[in-house]
Amino acid sequence: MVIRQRAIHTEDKHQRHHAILDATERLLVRAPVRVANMAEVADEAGLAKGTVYLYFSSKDELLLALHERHVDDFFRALIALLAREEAVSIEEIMTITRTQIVERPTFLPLATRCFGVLETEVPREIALAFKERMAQRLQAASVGLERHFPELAPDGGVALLRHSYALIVGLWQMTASRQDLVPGTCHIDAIDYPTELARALGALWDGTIGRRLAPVQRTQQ
Amino acid sequence: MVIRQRAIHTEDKHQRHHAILDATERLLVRAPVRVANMAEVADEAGLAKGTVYLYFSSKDELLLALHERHVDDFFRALIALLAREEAVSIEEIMTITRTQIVERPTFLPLATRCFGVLETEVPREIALAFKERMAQRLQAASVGLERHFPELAPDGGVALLRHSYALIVGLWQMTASRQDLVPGTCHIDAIDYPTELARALGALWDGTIGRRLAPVQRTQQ
Amino acid sequence: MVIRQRAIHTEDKHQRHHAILDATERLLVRAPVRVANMAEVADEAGLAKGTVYLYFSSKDELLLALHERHVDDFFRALIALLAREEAVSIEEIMTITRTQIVERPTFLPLATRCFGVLETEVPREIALAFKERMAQRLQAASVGLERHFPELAPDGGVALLRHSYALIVGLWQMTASRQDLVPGTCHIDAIDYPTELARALGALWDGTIGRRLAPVQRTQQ
Amino acid sequence: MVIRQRAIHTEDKHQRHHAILDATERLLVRAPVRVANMAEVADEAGLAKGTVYLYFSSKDELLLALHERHVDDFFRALIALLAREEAVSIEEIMTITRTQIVERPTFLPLATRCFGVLETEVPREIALAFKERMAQRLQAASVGLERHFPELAPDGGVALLRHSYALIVGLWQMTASRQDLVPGTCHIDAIDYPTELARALGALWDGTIGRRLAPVQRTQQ
DNA sequence: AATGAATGAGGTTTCATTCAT
DNA sequence: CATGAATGAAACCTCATTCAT
Repeated sequence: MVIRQRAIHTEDKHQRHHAILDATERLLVRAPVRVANMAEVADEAGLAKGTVYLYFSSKDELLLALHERHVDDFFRALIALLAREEAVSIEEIMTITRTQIVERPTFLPLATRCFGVLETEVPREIALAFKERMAQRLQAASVGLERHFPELAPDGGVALLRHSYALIVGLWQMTASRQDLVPGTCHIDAIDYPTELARALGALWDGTIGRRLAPVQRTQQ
Repeated sequence: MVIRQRAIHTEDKHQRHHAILDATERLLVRAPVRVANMAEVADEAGLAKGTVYLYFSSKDELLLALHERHVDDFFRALIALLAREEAVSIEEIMTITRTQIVERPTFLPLATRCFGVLETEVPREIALAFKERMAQRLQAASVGLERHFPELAPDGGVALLRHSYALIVGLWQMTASRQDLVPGTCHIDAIDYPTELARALGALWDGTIGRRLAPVQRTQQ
Repeated sequence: MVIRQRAIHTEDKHQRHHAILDATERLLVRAPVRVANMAEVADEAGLAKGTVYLYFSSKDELLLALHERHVDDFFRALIALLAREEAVSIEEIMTITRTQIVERPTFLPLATRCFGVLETEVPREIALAFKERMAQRLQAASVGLERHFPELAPDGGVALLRHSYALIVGLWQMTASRQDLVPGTCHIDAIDYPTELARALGALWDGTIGRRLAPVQRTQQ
Repeated sequence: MVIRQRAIHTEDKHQRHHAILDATERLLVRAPVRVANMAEVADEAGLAKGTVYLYFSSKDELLLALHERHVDDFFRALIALLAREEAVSIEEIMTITRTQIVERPTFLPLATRCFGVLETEVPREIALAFKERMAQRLQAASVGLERHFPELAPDGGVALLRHSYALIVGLWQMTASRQDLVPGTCHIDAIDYPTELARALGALWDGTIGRRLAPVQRTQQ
């Protein structure tokens, strides 16, 4: 369709790999609920359908790769922060969480979709390799975390990160599209996701390492 | 006589309603990952496909109704417990959680599926009505919770329940099919779901109300 | 697309089954070389694509069913002939062959296509069941054949039928579209299929049971 | 020097032509049922896909060329045998048939595939040229055949060869994968291909030239 | 009310071939 | 000559839903 340079060298290929992920991301931003089909992805990337299959062997693997890129961005930032010599505050960690996960409109919808896919649609070894890489990232972050928060029990860093991530995802799923509450109904859960997440993570970390977070202020989105 | 017949008739309808949900549940127990199609549901219920549509106007509403039945069972038990005069321990609440949610093989897979559906596929008013009923249940349980745990901030009961539920769902999604870890790889997350959930909820409640749970013992399943 | 009566009773279903086969046959007559796709078949039958799949679980099974109908027509005629009390001549058998196989424009192209399909694309049990039915037909015809031609060795009937069928198919494949020979080239094989088949079968039967066929006359098609 | 280089070059071209055919043959030996795709062919030949197209203008022409090489091997051997001064027995011809056709695992699968292709996919002039060369080979073999078997009618050699070939191909198609007969079903056709072919060809030749073959012995493969 | 036959939109994937490099 | 990235037509099949009976 659109004629582009051919990706001949390895580096070009990586670029194209990422270009396809970028296209998928753009589509996801435009409509986070609906997952695009491969024709749309190809079109958005300015490529033919077949070309997408040169880079990702199935739709599910494409989505998983995009999800992994999200995750990787988060862990990269977190690990970099924790590698710092000076003390790291819980608030700084929360900020990364907000920036990389909460405020990226595609992270959580895609994460939710990938849970199901991983267990059923993706070939076993692909799924295992993905999980293995996730475990290694967790481990790496955990090392830094335990250095900055010695109150943590041995292996407590991994557990805390896992629990936090679970809370992030689970709460998002419950809170998604708060905006559509009708007036006159029970507003008990009419709290926006970032605010409630901050409270919940605060409690979790507090209960795990005992250092109090600053009191929550309602975030404005 | 005619009236009695009609009464029976209405009752029959309710019975059939439940019979369809039962059939769906049985199919889900048999294969929790894969969501059955309507032909299978009808077949399992001993009905024709069209008949199912007399009772549920779409597949998504059927699944949502089943999910709500799960949720209702849980809240009924929880609210009953909290209605008790004598003190209620955190452990008792955890037991209900385990019985009604963790150990029911279909609760969490279906919950996961329903999150996505609720926002996109189900008619807005159905979704809102569902959420409204959820909010009322939460509110009802919260009243009891706050009575037994006066340490809770105002409205803290609802928040704690929400956070707990988020943790339950999020952690389950992360931990699903732990069993397929390959030997020789990083076993960092090779912890079973009930055990890890107990730790995570322990920390969350601890951080929220400050009463320590008994130390976690690895649950045997 | 086209609204038709619903096939509610078993008999109606059989009719529809045959109607789909008829549609496929018509398409095949129109273009014996190219095998239609399922959309065309459905269209020709005045049905929706999905409806065709209610009656045949895959394209290959549809084609195989049509082929089997061809085969069945042939064997039915042959077995009926051989069931006759009075003597049956070789010429009568040849006539049935010509009528049911050679002069039906779709028999042999479809037969050729089915050979490949049977071994690779069709589920094993379907393929075996088909072969089993073929074997039974062969056996039934063989009984009659051996009664009329006592010169045949024991089990010679089955063998002769198999060899004849092989010759029919093999020769057709070699001779297909004789018409396109260019002038000026070697015309050595410019003989039409029916004539050459008659010669070949004559020699085969002659060598097997020793009764001479009447000398071949060039058939006009 | 330049000339020599070019000569080598031309020779190289022929070598590459054959190398591609060799690669295709190897793939076919490995999986006779499934026809390889061009990527595999190129890969097996150690070339790029585009390079294969420098030597064969389409996949079908590649397959046809390989088939013609098979056919050529057979005819070369047959014509050499028939060129002998001393008497040639039917058994000797059968031996060549067995060696060149029956026992080469790729001859018949490829022949079957090529029949269909020839009439539809390959450009008319390519198909005609192929047929013309076939006719010439037949003619050449026929001359020798008629010298050794004067009982043959004029032009009977060509016809006999054609009929034999038809029988070989047709019977192979019917007999392919006999091995998968299920126990307990009708075993009427549970005869191996070489044995049955020997019987059938025996009868055909017997009926054509009247000289009996030695009685068939079950061949061991 | 119950049935289940019919619908048809919707999405994934393959692979022969081309052509820019 | 050689490459192999890119193409995009083609075809299959599923299944939630409708509606004639």
